[in-house]
Amino acid sequence: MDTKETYDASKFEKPSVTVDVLFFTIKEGMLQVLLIKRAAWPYDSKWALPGGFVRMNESLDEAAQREICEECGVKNLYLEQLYTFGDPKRDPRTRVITVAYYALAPSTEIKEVQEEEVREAKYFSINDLPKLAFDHKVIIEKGFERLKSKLGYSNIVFGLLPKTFPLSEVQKIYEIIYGRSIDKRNFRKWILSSGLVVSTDKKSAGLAHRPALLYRFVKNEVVTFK
Amino acid sequence: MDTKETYDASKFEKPSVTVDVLFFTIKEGMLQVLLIKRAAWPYDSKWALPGGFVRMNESLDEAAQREICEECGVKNLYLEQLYTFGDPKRDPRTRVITVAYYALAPSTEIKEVQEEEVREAKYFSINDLPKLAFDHKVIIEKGFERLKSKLGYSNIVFGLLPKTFPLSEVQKIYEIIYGRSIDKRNFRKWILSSGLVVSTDKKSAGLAHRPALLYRFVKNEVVTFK
DNA sequence: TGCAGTAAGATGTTTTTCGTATATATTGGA
DNA sequence: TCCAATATATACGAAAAACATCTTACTGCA
Repeated sequence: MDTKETYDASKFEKPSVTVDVLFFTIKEGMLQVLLIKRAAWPYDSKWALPGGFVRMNESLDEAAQREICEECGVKNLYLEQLYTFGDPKRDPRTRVITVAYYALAPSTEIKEVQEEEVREAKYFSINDLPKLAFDHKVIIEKGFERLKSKLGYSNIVFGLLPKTFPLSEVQKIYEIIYGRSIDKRNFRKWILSSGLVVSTDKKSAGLAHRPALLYRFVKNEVVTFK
Repeated sequence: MDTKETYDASKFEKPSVTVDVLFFTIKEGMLQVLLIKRAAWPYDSKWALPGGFVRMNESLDEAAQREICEECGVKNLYLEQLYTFGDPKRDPRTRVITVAYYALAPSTEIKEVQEEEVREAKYFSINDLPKLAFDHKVIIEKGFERLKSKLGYSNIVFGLLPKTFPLSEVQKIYEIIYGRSIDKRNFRKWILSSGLVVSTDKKSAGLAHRPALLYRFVKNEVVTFK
C-alpha cells in the first residue's frame, strides 16, 4: 500500500508536471484563443496551448503566470485554474500530468504576436480551431464551458474589458460568448443591479452617434453573485 | 525558455504527484468526512485526508478511486476532481503536488472502519474537525463549498442517497449541508420540477407514521439544471 | 452654417415566471 | 383516537423577460 508514511518517493519514477494556459481574448468581434505551432515530435506542426514544465520552486499559479506572460506579454491578466489532466497516454513521450489554467485579458493589453519569435503563435476564433495537439481540444472545451457559465453568476467579464468601457461593450462580450443576442434594456438592468459596475464621469467620443457613459468595475477581482 | 520542444524532462528534477480524496457521507444526521491519523513526520499524529502517490500507469481518476476504495470499501461512489494544490512548501519533505478529489457515498454502502488496520481512520463531522496535516483544511473547505453550491444546480445529491428513498431523506441532506431548514412543500415542488427524480411504486414501512412513497433518480450521473 | 437623417444611448411599463409563505387534509402505527 | 410525518393547493411578491419610445451627437448635404 502506498501511503505517505511508508513510501519513499525518491525510489519511484515520477511523472512530469506541466501547466497549459488557455488564453482568451476578444478580437475582431470573436472570442479567440492563443495557440502555438509545434515544431517537433509529437504532434509536429499541430497547434497547442502555450505551456511548459513546472519548476521546483514555483507554485502552479506562478508557473501559469510565467508561461502566459512569455507569450502574450500581459502582466495583469485574470488567471484561474481549470482542471488537471492526467491520462497516462495523453503525451506519447512520457507520463505528463498537466494542470490547465485559463486566462483572460482585453485585446488592448496584448502585445502583438512577434514574427521574429522562434515559435509561431497565433490567435484563433473558438469557432474555427485548427487540429490540436495532445488533449488540448478537450481543455479548450472545458475552459469555454467554465467561462460561459461563470459569466452568468460573477463579474468575471472584467478580465476581458479595459479599465473603463460603455455598457454596450459588456453586452457585446456576453453576446459573443453566449452566441446569441441579448435585450439591451434587460441586460443593462441586470448588470447594474449587481452593483459591481458603476459609472464614471467620462463619455465615449469620436463616434458617429450619441456618446455613451463609460463605466468601470468596483473591484477588479472575481465576485460571485446570485 | 522551457518549452515542450526543447526541454528534456529527464534532465530536471520532477515533483511528486499525489491524489487526496475528500470523502463525504451523511452519518448520524451530520455531514462527515473520512480522515486518517498520521503516524510519522511530518504532522505526526495529525489527521489527514486519505491519499497517496499516483502510479505511472494509472489516470488521476483511477488513482483517486483506488485510494478511496482502500479506505472506505465503496466501489460505486461519486468521484469528482476538485482542485490541484501545488504550493512548493505545502509538504516539508519534498515538492508534492496533489490533485484533490471529493467523493460521495451513502453511509449504508460504507464498510465499517476496521480496527485491525494499521492506520487509524475515522469519520469527523465537517463542523468538528481536528487539527489537520498539510493544507488539508483548505482542501476540505474548498470541497465543502463545491458540494454546497453544486447541490443547488445539479442532482449531485444522488451520491449521498441509496437507490430509493423518500423525499424527506433528500430534504434532510440539503438541510444538513446548507445548515438551515427548508420548507417541506416548496422543497418537494422544486426537486420534482427538476424532472430528475421519479416515484417508484414502493413505500417506506415500519415507521410510526404514514409511509412515504419511495423515489429514485432517473439517472445516476451528474446532470445540471437551471 | 444649419438642418435632416442616422446610429446608438438611455429609460419605463407590462407580462410572465419563479420562489416564498402559508393551511389543511391524509395515512398507518402506537 | 392521538400522533407524526406524508401529501397537496393557493396566494403573494420579487425577479426576469418582453416590448416601445425618446434622446443625443455626429454626418452629410444644401
